[in-house]
Amino acid sequence: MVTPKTDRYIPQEIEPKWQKKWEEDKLYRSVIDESKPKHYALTMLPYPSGDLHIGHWYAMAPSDARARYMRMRGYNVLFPMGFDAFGLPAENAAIRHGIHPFKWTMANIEKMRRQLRSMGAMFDWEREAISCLPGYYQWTEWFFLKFYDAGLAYRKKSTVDFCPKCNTTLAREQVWGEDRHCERCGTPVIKKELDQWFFKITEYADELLDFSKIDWPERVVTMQTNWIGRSEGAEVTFPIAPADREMETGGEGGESIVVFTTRPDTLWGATFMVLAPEHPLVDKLTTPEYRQAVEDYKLQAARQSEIERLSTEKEKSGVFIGAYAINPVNGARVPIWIADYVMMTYGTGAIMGVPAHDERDFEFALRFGLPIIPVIDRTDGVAKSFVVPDSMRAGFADELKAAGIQFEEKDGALLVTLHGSEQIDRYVELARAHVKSGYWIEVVGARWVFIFDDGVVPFDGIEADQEILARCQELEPSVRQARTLMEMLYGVEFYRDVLFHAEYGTMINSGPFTGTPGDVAVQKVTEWLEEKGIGKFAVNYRLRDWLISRQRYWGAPIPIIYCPQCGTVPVPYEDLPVLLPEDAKIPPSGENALKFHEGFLHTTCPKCGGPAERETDTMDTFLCSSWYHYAYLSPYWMEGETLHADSYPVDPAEARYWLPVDVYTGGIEHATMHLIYTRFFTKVMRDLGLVNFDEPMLMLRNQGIILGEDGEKMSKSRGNVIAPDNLVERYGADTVRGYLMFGWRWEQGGPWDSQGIEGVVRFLERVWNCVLAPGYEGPGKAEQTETRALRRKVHQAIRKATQDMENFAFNTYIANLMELNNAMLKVKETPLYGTEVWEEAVETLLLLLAPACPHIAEELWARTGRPYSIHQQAWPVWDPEIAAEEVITLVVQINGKVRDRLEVPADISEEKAKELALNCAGAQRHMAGKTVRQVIYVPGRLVNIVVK
RNA sequence: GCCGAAGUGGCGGAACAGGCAGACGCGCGCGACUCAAAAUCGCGUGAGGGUGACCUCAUGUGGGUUCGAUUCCCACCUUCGGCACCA
Repeated sequence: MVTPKTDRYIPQEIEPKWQKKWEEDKLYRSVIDESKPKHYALTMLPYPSGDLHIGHWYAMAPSDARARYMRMRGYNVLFPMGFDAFGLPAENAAIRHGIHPFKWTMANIEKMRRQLRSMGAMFDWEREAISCLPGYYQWTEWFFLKFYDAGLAYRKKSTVDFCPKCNTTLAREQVWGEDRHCERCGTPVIKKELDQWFFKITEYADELLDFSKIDWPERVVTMQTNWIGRSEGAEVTFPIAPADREMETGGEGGESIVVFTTRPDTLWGATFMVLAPEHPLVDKLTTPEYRQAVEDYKLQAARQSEIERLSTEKEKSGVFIGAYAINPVNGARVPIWIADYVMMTYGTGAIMGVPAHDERDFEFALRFGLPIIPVIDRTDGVAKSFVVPDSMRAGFADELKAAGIQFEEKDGALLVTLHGSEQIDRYVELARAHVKSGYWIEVVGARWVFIFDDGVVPFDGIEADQEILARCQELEPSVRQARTLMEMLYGVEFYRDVLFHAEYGTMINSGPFTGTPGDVAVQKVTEWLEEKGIGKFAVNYRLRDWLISRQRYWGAPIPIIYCPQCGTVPVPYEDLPVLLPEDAKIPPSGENALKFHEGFLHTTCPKCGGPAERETDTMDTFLCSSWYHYAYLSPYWMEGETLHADSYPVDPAEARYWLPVDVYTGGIEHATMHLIYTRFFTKVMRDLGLVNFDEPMLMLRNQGIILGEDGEKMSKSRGNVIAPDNLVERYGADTVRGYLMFGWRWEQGGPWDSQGIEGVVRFLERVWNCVLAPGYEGPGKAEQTETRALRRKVHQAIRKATQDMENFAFNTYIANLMELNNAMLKVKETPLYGTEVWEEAVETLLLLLAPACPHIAEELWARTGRPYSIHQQAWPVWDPEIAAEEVITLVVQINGKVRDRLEVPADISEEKAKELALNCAGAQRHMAGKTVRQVIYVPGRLVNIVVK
């Protein structure tokens, strides 16, 4: 059986040989086959940077192994590959080397194809799709028009993030980190006000929060959920105070400000309003005497987002605009401010300030002397009182002690902490009885009262705030600079932790709602607001519409024409594609070449035929990748044909058979970008009647990142880059694949270890020798127990390999094969060698190895005279009976500690197991002189004897 | 600050569903082969103690539940990732 040439394992010889043969035989061509279940395995497509990175291998090789496993399991598997070929690096290369982006990109693709082929993956290259080719991007444009027709694409002037280095705007998702830098180049972004195209992804916010139809990692689900950031609350309308309306320049009357709040239960505590500086009402409402200050502040705020974005701890700033609004729940006249802590982009761009129960509002109110009125009771019942020296009549402290009230004494003052309303009541009573004339004492926190010698005054609203403050200031000169009671109280260190809280609790000082418990307060108030027509239930999202305009040449053109007569006119479907001019010159400034290309820019209006200009912005490359898994099914579909609104972007037969994607693999870094966009795209496609499912990818698994040997991220500047080409040259693709699967938890990744790979080198060499080198040749016959033991091992290995493949547990999958091989190497030196069972073991080992290391498996398969190709064989099936252990190790524990181990038949009875355990030496030793309390038996595992 | 994940030998990592902690591999040590080395093969390898059979400790730290906890619960520490004035 063994071929005469038991030569060494030389991957450099066998790998190219098989790759060539597989390709000639179209072994991995995936065609529709209704007789088989389909499996669409997809791995994220690379950007053609010109060099395949070890990270690409780490993502793709295990994914390929899994796709191969599914194929052996009998699925008709599609595992395509392509290139995300638009994007900035091509333009940068054009500037640096004077080479056209198209040429640069295609040359890179050529090189990367070669590199990818060296992996020996089962990519179906006939389905390759490159997003920068007209046959591809005509559909990207077509999708834009469909979105536009559906009202999901719109153009709007807005303040957007702009990367000065890439010279283009970015979507919010593409701005990363605390310093808000460009996701691609790391340069901090700046704000710019521009006319930009957006996709209404927010219309799908709620549906995007539903993950019930997909099996995606919890991590991604959480990140997307947080990114979308749904919050429920109410929109409340605050009318502008009548007295101020006369000052409006427009004079239309009935102006009002709508705010969004998650805490309508705190409405009675709204003592001011804040608008975002860019809020459209600001100009209308600002009174003449405040106009200058407002303008100054707006300017400063606009600049600040550029300059001072790093200072996270900066103090609150803002200015009063001179106007007042009416709090609709209690008629209070509240001042309107503008401040940069309110964002125009969230909610309505306006808030009600509830300083007693919102940390930011508290800080703001304290700084600007705005009243802070508690309207939600504390949930912990804690109140505090600071007793100034000499303010109380003698005996007060003793009375407190007698009443069981805790306090500390400090420099003659009493620091009293009260718990619960009963204690507070008692305290107020005592304080009332002891306070001297000319002094007062207050209780704050779970109760808000000021106790004077002539009575107890509750701090329950804006009027009380000023009245009480006036009295205190009369009595005590040192508090005369305080503008509000809360500011005065804040001066007392001891009080600080009870002055503010943001919890849900019983409503207080809230008119008819006073006493409403915290768990129903929000709902009750919201209902009431709706009844009264003051407000309504509302939902807000953190998610913004997707900014898709890029001021770049190298992207799919936005198919829009601006006509002086007809305005914004979409390019007719029939005129697609809008081709990128090949002769465009990329300006060294990095500006968009399309803006300067006369031939592209000037066109005729499709409506009136008059002269018009094209939109010169191109689309975010995330549009290209939002539908690439559809493109693979029939690349460059209908290229050269006339497209229509009702064209179908994919060969319908292919779409019907393959979609949706069954397993998607790739990095987590796309959690809130590509992976949200592509879900959005699919939902829109569904609503347009293009597909009949809700989610593009049913299962998602993320791999981690391979770091340099120094544990740092690989980078050229650090010099810690591991180049797969070198590894393939040295070890062969199978070893690299095997090591990438074996070395780490796939979803976690970690530092590269150039010594670790030697383990896989040795493993494959041992497999080679195990299969090809001669074994035992002496006399003797295989023992039955040995035969059974080997079969058991083989079937257990099948079981483990299958389970691990299902679970993407590639490291243990390889470990399991190593174990099988180790066991076989021992058997090889016995008469069992060469028997039928031995052959079963060899065959199984190769079949199980085939997905991970396709070349060596094919070579050994062929060398042992088995029919081509191993990759068309069925995945082996384990027999549970053969895999079952005959003998188990029964662990004997005394009080949970292992004291002995017994080899017993697997089907031992409970009685027998307990009997053996109780009588074994290890147990006896530790039971001496003690009584057995309990004996616990876990079948097939252990006996635990509890003694005392 | 908020949300999420993870902490196991010198290292990467195993451990079904609460039941033998450390599979598999790297590294290291000893041995075989060799004139020698490499490669290969064999044995050993969590820490401490004992001549030994054995004993004690050990899965970030401290508690808890349990006959029994790497696994479940609570608190804390550390690391990584995401978000960050989101009303």
